Amino acid sequence: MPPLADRLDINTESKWQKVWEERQLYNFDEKDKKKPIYSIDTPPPFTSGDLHMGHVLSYAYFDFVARYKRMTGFNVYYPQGWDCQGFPTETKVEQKYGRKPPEEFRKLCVEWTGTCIERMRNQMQSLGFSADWRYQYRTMDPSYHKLVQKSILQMYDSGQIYRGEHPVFWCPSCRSALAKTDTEEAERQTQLHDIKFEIESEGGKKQDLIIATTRPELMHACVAVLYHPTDARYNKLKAKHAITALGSRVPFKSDPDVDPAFGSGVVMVCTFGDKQDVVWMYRHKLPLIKALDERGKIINAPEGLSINGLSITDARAKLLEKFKLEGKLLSSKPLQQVIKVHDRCKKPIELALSWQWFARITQKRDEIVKAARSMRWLPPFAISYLEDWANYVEWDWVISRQRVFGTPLPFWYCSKCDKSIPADEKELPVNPPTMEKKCPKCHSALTPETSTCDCWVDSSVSPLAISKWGVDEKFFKRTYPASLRPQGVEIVRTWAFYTIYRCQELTGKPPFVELLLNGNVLAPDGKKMSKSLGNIIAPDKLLTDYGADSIRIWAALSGAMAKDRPFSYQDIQYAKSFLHKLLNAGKLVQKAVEGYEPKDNDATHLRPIDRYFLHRLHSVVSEANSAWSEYEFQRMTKVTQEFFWHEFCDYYLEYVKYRIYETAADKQHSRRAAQYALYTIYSTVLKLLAPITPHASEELWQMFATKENDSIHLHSYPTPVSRFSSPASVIAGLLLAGIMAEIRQQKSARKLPLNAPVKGLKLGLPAEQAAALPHIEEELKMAGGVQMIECTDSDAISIEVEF
RNA sequence: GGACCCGUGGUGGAAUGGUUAACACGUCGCUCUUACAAGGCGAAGACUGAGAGUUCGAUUCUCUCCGGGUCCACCA
Repeated sequence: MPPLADRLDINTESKWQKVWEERQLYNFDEKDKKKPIYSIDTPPPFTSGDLHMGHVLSYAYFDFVARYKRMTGFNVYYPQGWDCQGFPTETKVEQKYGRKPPEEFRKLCVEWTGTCIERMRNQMQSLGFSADWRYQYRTMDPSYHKLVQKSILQMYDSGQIYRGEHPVFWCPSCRSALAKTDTEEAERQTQLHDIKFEIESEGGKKQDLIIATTRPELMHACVAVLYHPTDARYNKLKAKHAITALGSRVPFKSDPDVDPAFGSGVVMVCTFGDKQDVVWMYRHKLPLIKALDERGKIINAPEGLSINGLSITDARAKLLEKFKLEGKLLSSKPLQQVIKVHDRCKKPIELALSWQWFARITQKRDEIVKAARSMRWLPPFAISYLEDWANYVEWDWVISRQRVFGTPLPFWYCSKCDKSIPADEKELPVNPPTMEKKCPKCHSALTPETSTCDCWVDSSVSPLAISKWGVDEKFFKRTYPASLRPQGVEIVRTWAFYTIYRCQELTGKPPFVELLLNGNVLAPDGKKMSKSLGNIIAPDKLLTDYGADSIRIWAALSGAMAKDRPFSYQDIQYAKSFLHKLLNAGKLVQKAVEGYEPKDNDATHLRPIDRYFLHRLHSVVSEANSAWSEYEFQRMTKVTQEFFWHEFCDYYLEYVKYRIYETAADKQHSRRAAQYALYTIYSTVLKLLAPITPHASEELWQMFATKENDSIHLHSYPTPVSRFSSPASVIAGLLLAGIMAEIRQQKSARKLPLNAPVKGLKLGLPAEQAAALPHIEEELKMAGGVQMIECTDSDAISIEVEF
């Protein structure tokens, strides 16, 4: 029997990680046709180079599931991918190497991402995650591009993807279209200016009209002035037109969306100052004036103003100066305003009309919700994030981005025929800007699409990527839909939403059976972890201080699903102490079972107290299994820990010690029975915990290993065994615990040492307990140090201790 | 403005339509007994945010309010 590790730390853990990898312990068995397949559509993390605690929590969750499922007879398919292409990488690579031609730049991004993946993969392995790395995918690989492009072509053919000119969120700083989910809000101080317009009543009579605006620089794009229909100040005027401060004549109309309490109750509609302007433009069929170019510079202003080409702020200053001179600027007041900014560069976003590629999600909202409802959501309320989003989403999904490091959109454009030309499926993957193509109709040279896909276009086909959709039909049938989709609750409306939409659309089937949602990990102070607050907890530091299994126990105990939870050093400290206890108890058990192999015959000599603890084990195993079926890691871990520490260690080990050291020939039956129980209980606890604490369980399992290269992870998960349960042994077990507790309490009250002998024990017992007393007398004497026992009949249990 | 989640001892957090509301950390005593002082034993500490209702009985169900959080919409 190999000696146990002195401590269960990161060294023991990495030892086992290497062994597991060498033995390819977690491989999915493609050839196995008997075991049911359990496939996990794991989240591909963005390749930032570092895992954060949110990853750790989420990935621990499904690693628990993967390990549990393997032990319960499933052929677990657990691939891991990487979401590579994204704006932050471009930013970092540009910072490091400067601007480069697209193809060279792309290569640098791939290289950079490769090193990031290396680091993150090492972190995952240090945490004991049991992915099958043979199936790793990277969204930047040609094979992945091929998949994404194939999916786009198919959706283009079915009319789900189209090119169109629509108002989109536009980042002038990054010069790219954005989806709503790429935006966030920022508060800022701005000025609200009252500017003098005029209204023109019937017959050409003019009077002053005051308009409040924060964006005077867009005034040349003003196409209407609106007021609320019930606003008495304006609805009686019967005016048809307004004259802007720049002198243009625009319609003067009523609209229910105008807030009569804001400013002067009238609003100028500029195409486009904000989203409301877009709504109004379509509603009132207003003309469109493009006021800004793609860099956010003013265009289309009257020459006389000479603001064309100026930045927004410069143009604003210039115009205000002009209005002031003309007496049209009546006042300027500070205004606290919330504006949309790009979540990557934090610069303000504009709305712009632009040619982009779209996916028709607005048509499909009901189908998406229906597909989502066909899955099991854990916890159930999490589906409401998706339903809310589906019911309110107003615009189609902009899937094109004006970036370099992304999946190229497989299209060309013929300006003569005015048509988009898709790539031929046979030539995928394609990068249009590097290819010359002629129009199949008119044979003129085609313009390549230079935009790339939004990163969610890549990640929303992860279930298809892992199931080899379009590549290996048999494999696809076996692994799609994924049994489990684990993910963070904050990306339900992006990753889950787009994945359900796209996969349903492409395959006609919903992509998952169950979804398991996790919340965010907050800093110990309950706030969001952020660099600026300096409250970030790094997994690497926790690994060296506490080890992977402690982190995993922390994750398992980390509260309810889909709820944010502060990180707790108390919890992880408890986890570490628990592992220490597990090891130390293991040392005693090892001594006890040295050279012992369990035989059924030994079970016939079990003492009632042994039976009681085997019965308790049975209950714990039952509850653990039921908790697993609901993914209640906390309940599963808790019930096992409580039993192990506060029943098995605190009581049972004390009860049986004397039997372990027994040498008398006539007591060997009793000794072997104790060995049998110790062996059974301890090894079962290790197995119960194996999915949570794979390293500790493996290390300690070695005392039971009977063959070379045995691993606890190749064994079956414990199932309840009730044959040792009997009412009499339960009464005996509870009675003994009650008496022992009373003795300890009395010793403590009298400040006696715990090993002080008990001269006499006077018990008053009801019939049931009195009948059980002979079963536990031996334990009372040997483990409790009781010298004399007296028992009288009584209705209730009474215990008197004499020292 | 709308939706959802939540409010339990000093702290973090379980659980339940019904006997003294887990557990951990922390605190206070005692204790190095040959698996473990990163341990053992004992103790103190919660009228489960406020109010009302349903009920024989609510911390658990309903409503209102207060407080915290998340998401969505809008902000001329």
